[in-house]
Amino acid sequence: MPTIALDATDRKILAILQEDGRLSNQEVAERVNLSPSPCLRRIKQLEQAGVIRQYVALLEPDKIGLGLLAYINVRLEKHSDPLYLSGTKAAAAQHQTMSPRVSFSTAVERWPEVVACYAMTGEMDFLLRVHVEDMAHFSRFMMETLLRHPAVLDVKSSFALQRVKDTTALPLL
Amino acid sequence: MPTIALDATDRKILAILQEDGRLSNQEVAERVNLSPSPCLRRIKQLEQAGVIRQYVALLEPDKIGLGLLAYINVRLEKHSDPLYLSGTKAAAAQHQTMSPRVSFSTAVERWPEVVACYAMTGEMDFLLRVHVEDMAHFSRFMMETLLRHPAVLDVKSSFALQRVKDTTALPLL
DNA sequence: CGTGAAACATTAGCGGC
DNA sequence: GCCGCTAATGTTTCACG
Repeated sequence: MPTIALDATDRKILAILQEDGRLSNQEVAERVNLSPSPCLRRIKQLEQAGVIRQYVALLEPDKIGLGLLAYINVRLEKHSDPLYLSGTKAAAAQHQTMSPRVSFSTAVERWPEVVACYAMTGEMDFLLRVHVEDMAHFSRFMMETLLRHPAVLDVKSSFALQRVKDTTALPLL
Repeated sequence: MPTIALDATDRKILAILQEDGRLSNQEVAERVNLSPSPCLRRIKQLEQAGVIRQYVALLEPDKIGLGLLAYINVRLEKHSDPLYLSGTKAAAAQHQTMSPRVSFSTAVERWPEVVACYAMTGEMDFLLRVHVEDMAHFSRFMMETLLRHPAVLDVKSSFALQRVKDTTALPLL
């Protein structure tokens, strides 16, 4: 039962917090025509139910020197050690005490350039989203990090030319 | 000159706010060994410089009924009306008064299922990230929305099987 | 950069619909 | 059940040292 029942007010609250996660509870309460206490109760409940996963500040990549965004399709070896694919961190860590081998998933979590990684249907096994400074940095990431991982069979990269839309706000049904 | 100079304290503040965007200024100040006022001044400056773009609440897709995540590669007609591609909203809106034609970019902004869209290098022109309830919803989105857009030539979809990593936190150089 | 004080916000308990 | 009030506590935000 992962889905949580939301009424119209909950959806309004979520829509507001998806746009501005730092609004005071008072401000939110006003906008949804509620007094502060029931509004806060709802917000806390949404947090505890896991509907609201996290509050974050979003940074502008260009302003901090991350001028290049790449999407990388990765294909792994078909018969690689299962640990490479989805081993638990514990298993991978244990494994790693003997060699620098860590599961692909665990490796991905350690690479800060990789901000997203999904196992996908289709020809490629994984899709990575990677923020780097420039092509030199990308090249280093490829040669010294991604392609060095023993489970990686091959990769296909594309680079973002223009951001048309990029929002963290999910549609509320 | 898009890049902004950051010292070690700024980076520390950004790292903290990327993880918890609702921390009180006092709490942040403590963690970076500063008193509240200079800390707040730094945060305000980072906001005004555009380094911090926005504060948001992140929702858990599964919990609100969005059980399916798709990435769609879109190829547009080579010789479509330039308006389809990257027309300004004004131009597109004007155009639209005469017909339901809007630039692809503008259309994308109006489709709430599409949370990200980048123009890309490579064979496909655009990469879309789309959150939907299930395959039935996805099918409706395809048939009734995306494929109806006159500039769309063809599409290739992949579906997320497993989230390995997905963070909004950018690496701080 | 730090201090202090006024304005503002959060949060728990209680009573009412 | 869910709402709104009140009151104590904590936080933000300035002017100023």
